[in-house]
Amino acid sequence: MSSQSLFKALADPTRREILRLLRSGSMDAGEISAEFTITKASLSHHFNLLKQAELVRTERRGQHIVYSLNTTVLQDAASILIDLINPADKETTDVPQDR
Amino acid sequence: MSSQSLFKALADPTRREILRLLRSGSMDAGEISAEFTITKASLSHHFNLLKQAELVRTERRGQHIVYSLNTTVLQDAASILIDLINPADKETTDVPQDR
DNA sequence: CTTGTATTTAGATATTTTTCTAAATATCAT
DNA sequence: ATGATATTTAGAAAAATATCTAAATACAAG
Repeated sequence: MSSQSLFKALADPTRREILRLLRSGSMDAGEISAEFTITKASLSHHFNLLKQAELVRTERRGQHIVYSLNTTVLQDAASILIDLINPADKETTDVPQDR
Repeated sequence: MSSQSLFKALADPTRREILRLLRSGSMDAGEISAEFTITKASLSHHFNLLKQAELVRTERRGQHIVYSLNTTVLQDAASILIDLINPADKETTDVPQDR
């Protein structure tokens, strides 16, 4: 939601690795934790920040909680960065035309 | 350079605002500081992190130090995010063709 | 070479973040 | 209901970050 929670969430290497793991499909908390050496409690904290930023969605499946990527928000983050590249004083929002 | 210093640099709202200011052109440290309420010393710390991440370039001009955007690195950051969206198991690196 | 202006560096403090262990909650299987 | 598994929450300690004031450096102009 806020770009602050979004960029905060992206700032930690563990969280970026979690996102990378989720590229190839949903994983539950246990499967994700198998890829790290930190405790499940610490990972749960990272999950919370990723959820706050809406970078991941969760779904309970029995005793497991399944995490999946929210690619829309990743796209939003990329757009914010691209917007930083363009000069602030552009006159129109038109699509540029070849001449 | 490292994606760690890059995302760390982008995580702070003051630093993102500095980048936003630089969209419309180079500014020296004093001009930038006029846009904030924090001290110049604190801003200098932020400049250091932006430089480490190579998000900005500097050039001394007399007693002034001029900061400008390095859009290449912003583009790199956007690319890293876009890459997180694509499935990890894609078979080729070919440009997709319309059929 | 001294004075003034711009900026950075050093060192200290306050806040935030990451991580841990222990305990709590939720679900499943018996 | 009881016991086992999966995950989260609470609370504390350690590490990292942002900010400040004061001092240092770099340059420009007399």
